[in-house]
Amino acid sequence: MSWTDERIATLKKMWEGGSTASQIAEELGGVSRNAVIGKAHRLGLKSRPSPVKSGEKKKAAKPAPKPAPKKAAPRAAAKPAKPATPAPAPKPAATAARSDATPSQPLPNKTPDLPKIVSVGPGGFLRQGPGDQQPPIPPAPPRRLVPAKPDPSIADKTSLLDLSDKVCRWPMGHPGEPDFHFCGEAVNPGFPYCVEHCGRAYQAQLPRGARRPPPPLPFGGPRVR
DNA sequence: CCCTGATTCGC
DNA sequence: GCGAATCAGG
Repeated sequence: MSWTDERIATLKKMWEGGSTASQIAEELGGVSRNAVIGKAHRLGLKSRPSPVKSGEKKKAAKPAPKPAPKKAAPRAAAKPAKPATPAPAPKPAATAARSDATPSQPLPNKTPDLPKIVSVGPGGFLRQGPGDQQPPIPPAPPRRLVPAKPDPSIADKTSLLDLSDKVCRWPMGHPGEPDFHFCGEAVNPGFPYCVEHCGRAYQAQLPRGARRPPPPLPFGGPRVR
């Protein structure tokens, strides 16, 4: 499989939408989770809640838990340790002059008073409480003035590129399928979905023991149609 | 164990 | 550029 434009677009959308690499890989098909992650990094999109992000240690040393190479070529030949740690000089001075737009930490908490009522919704996005409607949408919604729908069969559907903060983002079908599109209805104000799909997405969290039906998940969940 | 993303490096 | 292998944290 090759990374076509559409596959990359899907990858981006889902990645930014909070889908896990596994889900993305599953939807794309023909690629592994690692492939998705690798591609995502090569595309420049990285970061996101990653379990592993501790201090700087990465792979300074590879012990010998793998003396028997399964494949012909062993992975790492030898990685010289890098003990040299040039301690950077501390910079307490507040440099107000900043002409560049640093993409890191663009979201200061604007509501320090309210206890955060957030939970993880389908696809992994953060679900907010009704009172807290700060749209966690750092990237500007894609604006495309010139319609460029290659496939007439989805001409009236909401495609991956038609998503905005005004239309329901609930996926219909699966990416890659010819008729894959998004709901596209007007959103329930403050939510990424229309009223109907909010009903699907936002379900009260029942106590641990009393939860049965797996909630419908866009992207990777059981097929909803 | 399962999952996650990050990273490396042979190809 | 790609992705398996590997690492590392939850």
